[in-house]
Amino acid sequence: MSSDSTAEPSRPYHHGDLHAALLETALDLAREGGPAAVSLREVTRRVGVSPAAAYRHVRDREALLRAAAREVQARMVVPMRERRARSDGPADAAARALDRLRGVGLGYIDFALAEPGWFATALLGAGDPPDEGPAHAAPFLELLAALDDCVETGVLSPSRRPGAEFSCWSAVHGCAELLVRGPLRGADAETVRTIAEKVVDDIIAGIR
Amino acid sequence: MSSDSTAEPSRPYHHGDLHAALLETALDLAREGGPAAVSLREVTRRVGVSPAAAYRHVRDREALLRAAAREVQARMVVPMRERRARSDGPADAAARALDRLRGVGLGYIDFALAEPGWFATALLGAGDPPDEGPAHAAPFLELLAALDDCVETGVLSPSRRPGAEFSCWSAVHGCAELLVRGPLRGADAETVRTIAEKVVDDIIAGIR
DNA sequence: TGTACATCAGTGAACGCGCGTTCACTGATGTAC
DNA sequence: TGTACATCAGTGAACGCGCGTTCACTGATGTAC
Repeated sequence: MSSDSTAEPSRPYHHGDLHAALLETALDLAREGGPAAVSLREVTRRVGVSPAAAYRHVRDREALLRAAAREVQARMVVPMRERRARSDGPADAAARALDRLRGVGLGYIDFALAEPGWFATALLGAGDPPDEGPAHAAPFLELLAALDDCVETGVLSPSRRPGAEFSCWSAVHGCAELLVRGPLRGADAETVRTIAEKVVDDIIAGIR
Repeated sequence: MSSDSTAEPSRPYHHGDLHAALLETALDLAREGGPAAVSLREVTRRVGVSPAAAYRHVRDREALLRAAAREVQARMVVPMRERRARSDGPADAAARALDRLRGVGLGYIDFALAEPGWFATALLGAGDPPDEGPAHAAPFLELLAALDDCVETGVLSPSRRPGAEFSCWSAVHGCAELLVRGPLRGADAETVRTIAEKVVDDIIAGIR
C-alpha cells in the first residue's frame, strides 16, 4: 500500500521534484509556442502549483528558459547520433566521414522542421552566463567532430579546416530559418527535402 | 507668416500625415529593440497622440509591424546598390558579376550587424497577406538578379542555377544570425569580417 | 519510542506594469449653398 | 463673401488581459534529544 490516501504514486514529499517538473513543462510550452510561450505563470499553472512556488527552484523566468534551451540543444543531437549509429552507409572511411557531415547538417534542418518551437528556443541556450562556454552547444560540437573526422580521413584538407564550422553552421541554420520562418515556410515536403539537400551539398562542396 | 500661432511649421490639418509618422516611429522602435519593442501604445506616445488615434490609419498592431518590415527590406537593399554603383571593381563582365554576388552577400551580413533590430524585423515582412508575393522581398530579388547576371556572364553554369538562390540566402542569413544572435555574437570586428568573407566565398564556391 | 523543534517547500494575495482594442465623444476642417 | 452642415481625425476613459515578482504565512517534513 502507498502511504498516500489518494491515487498519486510515490511523491516523496511536497511535490517530489518540482524543479524537474518545471523544466519539463517549460519544454512543453516551448515546443508548442516557442520561447515567448514560456511564462512562469503558465508553467506553474500546468504543474498545479502556485506561481510563487517556482521561485524556490529557479532564479527567474530567464534562468528557466536558458535551462530549457540547453536541454533542447541536447535533444537536437540525439537523432543525429541515431542516424550515424544506423549507418548502413558506405564502407570506406572517407565516404563515411562525408556521410556523417551530411547527416549532421540534414539532422539539424530536420529537427528545425519537426520541432519549430524547440528550434526557436535553442538559440537562447548559448547564453552569457560564465558557467556555459560560448560556443559549446551540443549540435555545434557534433559538427566540429564531423569536420575533424573529415580531415582525418583525408576528405577535407587541413588547410581548409579553419573556419569551416562557421560556413557549415551558417548554411544549415540559415536553411532551417528559411524553411521554418522565412519565405519558404509552408512549401511542400518534396520541395523542402530538395532544398535542404542542395544547401547541405553546396556548402560541403564549398568548404572543400 | 505661418497660419499657426505656435512654431510648428506646416501642419496641413490635424496632424498632417499621421500614417507616415506612425510608420516612421515604428521603424525607430524596431531599430532600437526589434519587433517586440513595437507596441501601438509606445508608437502613439512618441508621436504625441492618443493610442486610439492609430486605429484611423492602421488596422492593428500586426499590420503596422508588417508595413515596417517591408520598409526595412527596402532599406536593406540601398547599401547593396550603392556598393555596386561605386564599383571600382574589375573590368571584365564575368569578374564583375561575381563581385556583385559577393557584394549582395556581404551587404546582407553588414546590414544585420549594423542594424540588428531592423534585421530581426525584416523576416516578418514576407508575410501571408495575398497583396505581397511570397518570396518577393527586396533583398531576395537583389540576389536573384546577381545570380542571373552570373549565368549571363558565364560565371555560373545554367545547369547549376536552379536553387542556387536558396543556398546563397541560407548561408548568408545563417551567418548573420550566427554573428548577431548566435554563439559568435560579441566577437571582435576583425574575426567577424574574416568569418563573413569566408562564408560568402565558400557558398559561392559551392554553387559553381 | 515519543515529543519539541527547526527547516523550508508551497500558498494566496497583492504590487505594479504594459499591452491591444472599443466606445461614445469633440472639435477642427473642408464643402455646398 | 458668409453661413449651415457633413465629415472624420483625434480624444479620453475604460475593458479585460496576462505577466514577473514580493511578501508574510502555513503546514508538512525530517531531526535532535
